[in-house]
Amino acid sequence: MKRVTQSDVAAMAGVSTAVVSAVISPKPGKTIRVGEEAEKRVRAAMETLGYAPDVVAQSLAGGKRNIIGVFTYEAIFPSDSENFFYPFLLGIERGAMKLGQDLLLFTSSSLEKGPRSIFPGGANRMGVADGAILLGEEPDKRELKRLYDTGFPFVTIGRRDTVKAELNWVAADYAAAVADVVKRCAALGHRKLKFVGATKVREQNIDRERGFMGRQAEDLTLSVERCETDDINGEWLRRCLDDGYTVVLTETFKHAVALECQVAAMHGSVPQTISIVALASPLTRPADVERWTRISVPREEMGEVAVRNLIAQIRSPENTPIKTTLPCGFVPGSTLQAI
Amino acid sequence: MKRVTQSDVAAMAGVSTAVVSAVISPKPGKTIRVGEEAEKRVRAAMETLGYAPDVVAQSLAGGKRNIIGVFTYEAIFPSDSENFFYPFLLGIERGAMKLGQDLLLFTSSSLEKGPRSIFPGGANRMGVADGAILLGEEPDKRELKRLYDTGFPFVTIGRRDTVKAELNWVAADYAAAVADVVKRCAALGHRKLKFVGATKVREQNIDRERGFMGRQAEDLTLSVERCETDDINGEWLRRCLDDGYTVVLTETFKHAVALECQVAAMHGSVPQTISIVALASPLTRPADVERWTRISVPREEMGEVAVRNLIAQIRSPENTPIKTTLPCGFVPGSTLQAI
DNA sequence: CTGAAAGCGCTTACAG
DNA sequence: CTGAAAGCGCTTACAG
Repeated sequence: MKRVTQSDVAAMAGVSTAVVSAVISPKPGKTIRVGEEAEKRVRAAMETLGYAPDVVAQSLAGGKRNIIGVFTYEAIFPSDSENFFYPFLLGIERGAMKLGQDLLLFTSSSLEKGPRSIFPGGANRMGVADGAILLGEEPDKRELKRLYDTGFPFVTIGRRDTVKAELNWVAADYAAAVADVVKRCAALGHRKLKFVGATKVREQNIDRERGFMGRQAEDLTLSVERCETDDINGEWLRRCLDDGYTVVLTETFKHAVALECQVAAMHGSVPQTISIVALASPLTRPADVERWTRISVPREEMGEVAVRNLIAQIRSPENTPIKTTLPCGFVPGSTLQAI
Repeated sequence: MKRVTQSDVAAMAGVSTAVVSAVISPKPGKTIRVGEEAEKRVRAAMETLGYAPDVVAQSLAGGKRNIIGVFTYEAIFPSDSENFFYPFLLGIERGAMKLGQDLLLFTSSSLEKGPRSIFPGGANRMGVADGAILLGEEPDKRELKRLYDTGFPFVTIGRRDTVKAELNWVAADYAAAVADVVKRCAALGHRKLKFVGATKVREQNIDRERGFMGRQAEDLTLSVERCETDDINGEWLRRCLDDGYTVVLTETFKHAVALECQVAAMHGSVPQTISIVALASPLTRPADVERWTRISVPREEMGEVAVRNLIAQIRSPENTPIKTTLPCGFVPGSTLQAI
């Protein structure tokens, strides 16, 4: 079972291995060109010999290997919690299929517990891949900078602001999505809208808030508040209603649920007592989420585009970083009413 | 950003690259041994230089690369159907983590539609990995034989009977699980039990049937029938009851549901009219499946063991194939009653 | 248009 | 116990 190599093909076609190499991986600025006749012979030889290039050797020799890495800071396939990564993975797989790439999941670089780290060891392992897609929240953003400094191509899922490093990323357009929600609320007659968000402020939270405050207008009163879900108690709701807010935009589902609980506790109901719009997309789709008026995040598409952008960066490293924002959707539910 | 290589380390430690190689990958029957002093110097040099071996080069040179491939005939992350592979993947990831392996998903070898094939091209791509885990039903079993002939180590999830090839596999012990179900039914007073299975008979179906018929005894009447779910109609049920069967063991949930439908159609109910036990495990766990008396399949564990066995085969290729069966569980529901 | 040669970073007999 | 050398299968300047 000896492997058929390039030199076998070259011998059969009566050319040198360099010619075979040129045939199997045609490059624009190639220093070597092949005649039609020679190419025909090479292809015929490849056919009869059943030759296929050895990716490992191609890789070592500096060629492309058609493998893209997928790195996550937590387990990719969690059992206990919702599978946050699944929809992204789905899109990534589709993108990889379309572009003829294999996917390398970096599972080795993780301790059994605790967050993974790209370094040390990880970065070296990544070297097998042509580039990588980074998923999930990084516990330490300096790692991104450090990876960036190595020159290894990668794209993050989710916008990333980094000092002294222009990163490739694919993100959902939360700003536009939230602005759209505000517009819809206004069209339904709402004049006082409250935004309740998480206390942990990352890029996507900033984007949502920006989209919200960007709709500031004469006839609208917008206020932003960030708090834990525990802080949304009876008093909080009382104050909210007394202040005249008719709709609350919550950054997470947890906030939305906490709020609805309080409404129920005071024998009110949503959206009669107050309207609620969730500025997030749930991971699973149990029956209960359908009723919520909310935005949808194009997770699968983000994964697919991430692959596409990554390949583009690998092929043309001189490119400026690619930053893609994808539009979110508005999902009408029954928690927002006109007033 | 030049990569730190083995020779950098060797130079700093004042030894040859062979010694460094011996230090980073100690092998039992190594032709080269390293002195304590030298090893210490090498480790120190590796430390200060931040050296980590290049897996690609290791691979080309014939060393191990700590990458295991995962091949599926269909998309690994399906969007439309239930994710059949997820629980296995979860176990595989856990196993890979524990054993310091990365996971390479072969997504490139698939056309956009139609089943994937290991050949051609695929086998070459697999070469990057040390071995592979094969998931899902193969449309053409000859491919397994062919892959086996290449000498590439792999293990399948699910038992595989192949002519002239002893394969490594990890399977659920359906035979024992079904035998156990029969025993439980008998203990509850059932004397006439019917087994209804899928018409497509693969290894796991054979195992179930074997487990069933293996409990044949004087005081038990056991009968096996294979049919489409459509064939389970009113007449079928009538006959079943007339014949005196008091419990039906169904190979799939679909069969179980079809049967229950017919029971309902004749204004009966399960388990009053007849008991049902599903000899399968659902992929998702919606509220509705909980009530079924059924067996559970240790999918995660199967994935984890598959990794472990694969690594064992990679390390000792002279081993005989490893065939592991893992016990299933019995999940009491409310569709089986004593009579 | 094509060949001979070096080199990618490792591992592994083969000599000392 | 350790070094020099060949080789894994490719790609890529460098010469023709």
